[in-house]
Amino acid sequence: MPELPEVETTVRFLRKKVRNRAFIDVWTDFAKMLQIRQGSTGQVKKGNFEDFRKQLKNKKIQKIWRRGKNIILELSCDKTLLIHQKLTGHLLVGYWIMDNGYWKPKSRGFLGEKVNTYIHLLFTMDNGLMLGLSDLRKFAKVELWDTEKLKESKAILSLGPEPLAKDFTFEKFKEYLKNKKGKIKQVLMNQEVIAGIGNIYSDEILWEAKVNPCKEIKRLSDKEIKKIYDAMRKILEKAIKVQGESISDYRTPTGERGGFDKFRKVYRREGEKCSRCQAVIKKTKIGGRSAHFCPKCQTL
DNA sequence: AGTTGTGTTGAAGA
DNA sequence: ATCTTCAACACAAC
Repeated sequence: MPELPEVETTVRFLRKKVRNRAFIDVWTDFAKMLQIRQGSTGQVKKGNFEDFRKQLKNKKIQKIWRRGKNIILELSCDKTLLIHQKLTGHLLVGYWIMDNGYWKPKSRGFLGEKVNTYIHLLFTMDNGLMLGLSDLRKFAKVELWDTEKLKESKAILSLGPEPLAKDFTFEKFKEYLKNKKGKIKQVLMNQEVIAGIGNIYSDEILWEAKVNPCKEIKRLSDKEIKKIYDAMRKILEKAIKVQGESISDYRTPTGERGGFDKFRKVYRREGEKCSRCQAVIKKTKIGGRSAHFCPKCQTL
C-alpha cells in the first residue's frame, strides 16, 4: 500500500524519468478513475475520456512533487495532474505493447510480474517512454486540475503537515496532537492531522516508540509523544532509503520490490515473536482496521 | 464454493 | 456536529 515512503520513492523516480517530457497520448480501460476538476470548488466535470485525453495531449510535465500520499504532476498551460494510488495502484515506467487486449511489457523483467500486470491507464511520452498505472482493485484516482485551483482545494489544504518537513518540530507535533482525541493509531493515520501515514507505518512507528496503538491521545505523556515523533521520522526516513515496502502490491516504478520488508517488525506479523522481547505479536481492530503490536513492550 | 480480509478515502447513516 | 459503517473493486486465503 503506497504510503508516504512509497509515494516519495515513486516521485523521486518520476523526476528522473519523465520530468520535462510531454504527453503524447493516454489510454485507459477504466475511464471512471479519471476526472476533470474545474470551477472554484474543483467540481467534477461531467465528461468523458476523450475530453481528458484532449486536454492532456502535448502538455509538458514541469514539476513533480508529493503531498501526503498524493503524487502531483504540474503541467504546462497551468494544469496539474493529481494522482492518488489508493490501495493497490502503483505507477510504472517502461515500454509496453498491446497484445490481444492486454498491455505486455516489451522486454522481460519485473514489469511482467503478476502484480504489475493490472495496467488500467497508460500514458505515452514524447520520447516513447510510457507511464503505466497497475491497479488490481481499481481504486486509484487521477484528476486533472487547474494548477491554482488545486492549491486552494480542500484536497490539498485539508491535509496536515508533512511529517518529514524540516520545520515540523517536536513542539509543533505536540501541538497538533494535543487537541485531538481518540486512539493514537487512528490519529496518526488521520491525514488531516499528519499527512502520509497509513496502516503499515503507523504500526511500525508505534512499535519503535513502544507505545500501544490503542492508547488514548490524552493519556500520552510528553515523553511518549517525543518517542513517537522520533520514531516517526526514523521509520519514514529509513523506509524511503530502502524504497518502501512491498508486502502487498506496491512496487517501485521499475516493478521491483522495496526493501522495507526486512525492517518490518509488527505489521502482518501476528503470532510471530517480537524481535525486541520475544513476546508474541498480537493483532487487534481499531476503528475497523487491523493494528499489530507487541503486548509486552507496548503496554497500555 | 461461498465467505472473509485486505486498507484509502469519501459519502452515507446514526 | 461527530461518530461509525459502508461502498468503490478484485483477488487470495480460508
